[in-house]
This record gives sequence, C-alpha cells and structure tokens, in this order.
Amino acid sequence: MPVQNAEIAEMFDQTAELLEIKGDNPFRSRAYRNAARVIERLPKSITNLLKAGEDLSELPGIGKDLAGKIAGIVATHHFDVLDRLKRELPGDLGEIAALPGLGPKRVKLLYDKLGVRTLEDLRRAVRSGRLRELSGFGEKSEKKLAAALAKPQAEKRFKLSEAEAEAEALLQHLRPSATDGQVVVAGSYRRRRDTVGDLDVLMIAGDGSAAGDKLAKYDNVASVLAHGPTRTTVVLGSGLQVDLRVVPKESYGAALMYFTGSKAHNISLRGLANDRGWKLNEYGLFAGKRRIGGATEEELYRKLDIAMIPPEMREDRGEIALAQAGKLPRLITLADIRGDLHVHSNWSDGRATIAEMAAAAKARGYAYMALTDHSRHVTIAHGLDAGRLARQLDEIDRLNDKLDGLTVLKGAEVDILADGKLDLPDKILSRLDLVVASVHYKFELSRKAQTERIITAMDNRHVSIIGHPSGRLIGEREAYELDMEAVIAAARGHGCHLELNADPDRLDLNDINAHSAKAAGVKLAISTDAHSTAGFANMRFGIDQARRGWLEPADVINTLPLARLKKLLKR
DNA sequence: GCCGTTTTCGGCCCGACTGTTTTCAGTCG
Repeated sequence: MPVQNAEIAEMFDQTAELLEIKGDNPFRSRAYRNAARVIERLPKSITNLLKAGEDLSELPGIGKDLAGKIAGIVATHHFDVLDRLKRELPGDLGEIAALPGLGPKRVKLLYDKLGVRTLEDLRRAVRSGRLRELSGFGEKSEKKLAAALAKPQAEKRFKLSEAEAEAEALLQHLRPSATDGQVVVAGSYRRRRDTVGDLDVLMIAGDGSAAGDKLAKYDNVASVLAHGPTRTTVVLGSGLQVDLRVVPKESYGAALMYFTGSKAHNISLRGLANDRGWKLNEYGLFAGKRRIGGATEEELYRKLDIAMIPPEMREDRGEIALAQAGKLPRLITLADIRGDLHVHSNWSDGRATIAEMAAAAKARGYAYMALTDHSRHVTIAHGLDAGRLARQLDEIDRLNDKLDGLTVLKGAEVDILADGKLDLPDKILSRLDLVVASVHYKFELSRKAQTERIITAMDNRHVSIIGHPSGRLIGEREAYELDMEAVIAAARGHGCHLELNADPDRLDLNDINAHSAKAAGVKLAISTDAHSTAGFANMRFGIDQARRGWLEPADVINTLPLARLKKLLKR
C-alpha cells in the first residue's frame, strides 16, 4: 500500500505538535505545519510524484531537508524524527493539547510537574485538585478542563447549507445594531468552503460592547465564551460557534479581508505589505503610524499592486502570484449556467413530474434540462429498465413538442455495476442524448478495483458524464478509495466529462479535484441532481465550489448553448 | 525548517481575550 499524502501530512502535524510541546524553535514546527498543509492539498500523490522523478523541494514550503524526509517516509512508512519525539514525549499529548485552553506550554507544564501523559492522567489530576498547584492554573481552568474532559471532543464542521440557514437568521437579528446595516459573515463561509467550522461575523458599529450584548441575547445562544469591547464569542444551540467582531468604518475593508482569510492567504498578503515597509492588520494598512488604506478590500489589494482576489480563491494556492501577473481567471457565476444535466422525476425517486421539472427549469431561465432517472439496479429508487426508459423517451418527445424555449434532453443516471459494466443495454443507451454513469453500491472495493471500475464504465462510448465521482456524503460517508488522478486522466483520454454535483450534501467533485480536472483539460458538468423542483436552487452551491476550483465558464459544459453542448456529448 | 533584487544569515503575521497575575503569558484565530 503506497503512502498517502494525508498520512505524511498527519506525521508532519504530529511532529509539529510535539516540537511545540518540547519547546523547540517555533519556526521549525511552523515549517512542519506549513509542509503538512501543502502536502494535504496537493492534487497529486507524493508517491507518484517521486516515481516520476519530480523534485519535491520545488513545492512551496518544502526544502531540501523535508524533501529528503518525505522520500524516507515513502520508502519506509516511518518518520524517524516523529518516532524519536514520541519516545521522548510518550502518551497522547496531541489529544491533550487539542483541549480548549490547553496549548503546548501548559501541556509541557502538566507533563513535567504532574506527569500527565494521557487524557486519563489529566482526568485524575483534575479530580485530585492537583491541577491548581500549578502556576497559571486556577479554579476556572480546572472547571473548564473538567467540562471538556467530560464530553467527547469530535470537532464538528457544518455543511455550508446548514451554516447558511443559521447565518441568515443571525444576521437578521444583528442587523439593527449595525451602522448602516453593515454586518456580514466572513471566514470560510464567505470563501464558500464546503464545510464551515464557525461563523466569523463582522459588523460596523459605534459601540462594540452593546453589539456583543445583542449577540449574547440571541435566542439561539447556548453559551457565551468571551465578551470584550470588540469581540464576542458564543456557541449556538446547534453547536455552531459564532465570533462577532466589531470594527470602525474606516477599518471595514481591512477587517473584512482579515476575517475572510484564509489565514495562509493573509500571511502572504502581510508579506507583500512587509516587502514595502508597511504593516497590514485588521485595522488597515500602515506606513509607520500613518494609515494608508483600510476602508475597502479593493483599495487594499490595489495598494499591494494586485487585483482584488475573489474570496473563493483566497487559499494561498497560488492566487497571489496569479494576481500579481494580472492573470486572475474570470470565475464562473450562476448567470453563466444554461441548463441542468442531472435531474430526476417521479418516474424514479423524484417527487415531481417531468413536466413540472421542465417548467421549473424554464422558470430559472434555462435553455435545457437533461432528465436522468435512475436505472434498474437502484431498485429502492424505482430505477427504470429498458422498457420503461423507452416509454419515458416517448413522453419526453411529446413534452418537447409542447414546450417552448426549453428542451428536455433524454438521459439516464445509469448505475456502474461492480465490474464497470453499465446497468442498461447499449441499445437503449444509444437512443439517449447523454448518459450520467454513477456508482451507488459496492463502495468498499479496493482503490485499484474501484478505479478500474469507473474507467471501464468510461470505456463505454455512450457515457458522457461520471456522476458524483468520489461518492462522498459530507459528514456522513467518506469518499470511496479512488485514484482520482487516474480517473481524470482517463476522462481526458476518453473525451468524457466529470460531474460537480451541486447537492450541498455531496459537492462532488470537491474544489481541489475540480481544479485538477480543469488543469488536466477535462471539462465538468455542474449539476444539481434535483429530486424536486426546489432542488434546482442548489446550483449555486455547485457554482461556489467551481469558483473555489478556479473554474471559468469555458471549463463547464452546461454553460454552452444547446447545439454546441449536443456535439460535445457525442463521442 | 524555509526562504531570498534587504540572498546564504536572520528573519519568519499580528492582535484580542482570558485567567492569573499584579504586569503578563498563554491561547486562539
């Protein structure tokens, strides 16, 4: 089993953690963390890069030393530096440091003075009251830790759609307290990440403390974690944490930039400011004590000699270099979409009739909609066999005769069987305008078998699009084991397309894989997989992720007019 | 440990809040 990027990243994170606890050079541990992030989001597998003879020290944040260490990990499945650190500092110090209020310094103190090596050791120390003997620990620390130890930790992230519902209600509550109604959610929410850990709310207001009171009094608040003159932190009933920051008007742009992040993007921007002898923080851009910018984001980016970077791109994945070169992409928007290529009706597990779905598509201004009901294998969804599908095609013909301004394309979401064969015979597939081929069972196949399965499906020339290629359900089911690089390469070779499923529970391909597909020259279909007329509205979540993957209209097939789309679908 | 028209050494983002302290270290984002 080749070493996965995630494993290397995890080893580096653990190394960084232990180095911090040990009190080593903090910049050394930061280097390990930076490298972990770079490796984690790398679209290609490190093992493959090494096989291809690539020089890993070309990667940002990875120098000669780490490149050598990575090669060692790939060869041995072990990281000697980490192994040594673990021998030196045995126990679950990483888990202990993850507890709220505990960082490397205090973990070291607990380790040295009380011999705390495991969570159980810590529990005993808290119970015995010995914790308070330590300088820096008091009654409150003890209570907080006791509470944290009592409940399981699992850090929860919320789906973007869930966070959106919370955010909209919260903004409505806060808006009356804001100057000119200026209150927004920044952070990963504004960057439109597929999941959100907390809501970073930014508000312009004269009295920050009063604004904080307003938040603390929100019906949905379960507990108040902090409440100061400019920052208030609460946890909502759902467990979603909300950080409210109140800033003056002249700092709004700087604060918006700062709290939108990402952290890595901000650090790079600050580097640009430092290069010019300036300082950038959440209050503005400063030359010495003099403020030279801060009211708007546009102004700040301009002062740093780059174009405004869309929030979805602010991940420090090379967007700053692109902006410096004046080569930022014109990201796709909802308005570019001309149709939906994955839609269900009540012929299978959808709730609306074909005519109702078509009317909803037309109401959105679409020129086309592909009806893609399930094939027979998905019995639970009343999947269609060849006979029923043939009858459905006749109904679509009759409907198209009546429709004006919208064309219903004949399609199917055909199951990819375990061996890569399709769930409907070629004879009926050949009568369709497009075939979405998807995996709906046997998720547990080996990486090799699953990859071959999907590539075999693409060998069938009727297959136009691979539906929800990774199979993940956010927060519920991990993606199945798959060599996505190989799938993308095969898609390019076959002239096949990959789906970016816009269902907020799926968002599949994700942003990184969508970017890899674009880079490889594979065009995507952004489709909702709508099972009701309301489902069409999910398109915007797909657009969000497409933008995070730097996709432009030309990278997406359902931005094309119908005639050109049809040509592309036949291969 | 990385990085470089301030380049092979000496920097490395920066501020708010808490708890414990009596002027600040540690944590957090």
